[in-house]
Amino acid sequence: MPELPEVETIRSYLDSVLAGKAIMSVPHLDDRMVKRSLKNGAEIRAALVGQTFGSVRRRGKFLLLGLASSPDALMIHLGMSGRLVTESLDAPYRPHTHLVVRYSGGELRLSDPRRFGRIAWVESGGLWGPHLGMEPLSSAFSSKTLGEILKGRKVAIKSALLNQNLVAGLGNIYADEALFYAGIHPQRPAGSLDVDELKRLVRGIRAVLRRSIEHRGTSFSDYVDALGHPGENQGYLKVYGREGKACRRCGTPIQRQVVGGRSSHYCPHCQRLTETSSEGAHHAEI
DNA sequence: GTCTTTACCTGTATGC
DNA sequence: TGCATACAGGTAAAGA
Repeated sequence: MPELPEVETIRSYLDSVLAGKAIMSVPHLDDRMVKRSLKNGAEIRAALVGQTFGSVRRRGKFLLLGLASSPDALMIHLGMSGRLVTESLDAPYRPHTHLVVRYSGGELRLSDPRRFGRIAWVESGGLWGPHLGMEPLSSAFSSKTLGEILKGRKVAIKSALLNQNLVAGLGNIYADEALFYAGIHPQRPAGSLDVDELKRLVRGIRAVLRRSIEHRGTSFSDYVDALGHPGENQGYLKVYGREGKACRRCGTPIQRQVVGGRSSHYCPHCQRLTETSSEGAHHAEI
């Protein structure tokens, strides 16, 4: 499931490979993947051919493939099961391949069985995609700014962290991991976090994202990087996908609970729903 | 505006 | 073995 670390891993590689490459042709583009776009499929193909790739950027989980001589860009979102890889011209297509961009030296290919991903043509840098929240790895992201974002909100903190309009890039895996790091129960009302909790949460979000980027992302089923290799962060997860297994901190079995329609994994001992003012507080009854 | 629910979509796992 | 059903979840639209 591509979240910020996975998308960043792909971005980093594509930026090093694609920048400066001439776009020869677009052999395939499935119109069903073009959603909320300034150009339709045929127009995107026409606009790309003859251009040269510029830098590859990321905003939240959105990838932005820039062009050397145009402010416009090709935006790609990988959804749940999207794979964006570079391959040699003679490599066989994977099933569910929806986009092929042939450049000098290879092909950029997007495959996405579930088709939750998205391709769109966007104009000039800032005004693309939905209105996205703060970048959690930016210097502007702090306990103060996060507190302002969450102030007054009654929704569960887990749901707030998944809301891309508030913070951009967290998905189910890293929201759970960050809340565990911070010792915060996923169902705590978002606006109820105190200063210490906000500080721990900001540290947690940064820590789990950076660690995963170092490990080239988390691969459970679908995700691979732009070279087609799985990531290695799955072995470092503390709660996600560990229902029933012992908490790595205290040994209590990890629980799974649906919060805001999404499964949430947490340690009922380390992440209590009742108010606790600091880490390692004494036991509290629920 | 905030929050919840539902739709989209298909591979995989589970149950009968 | 085969079929039906449930489940996974990122985004966005609809509903409350």
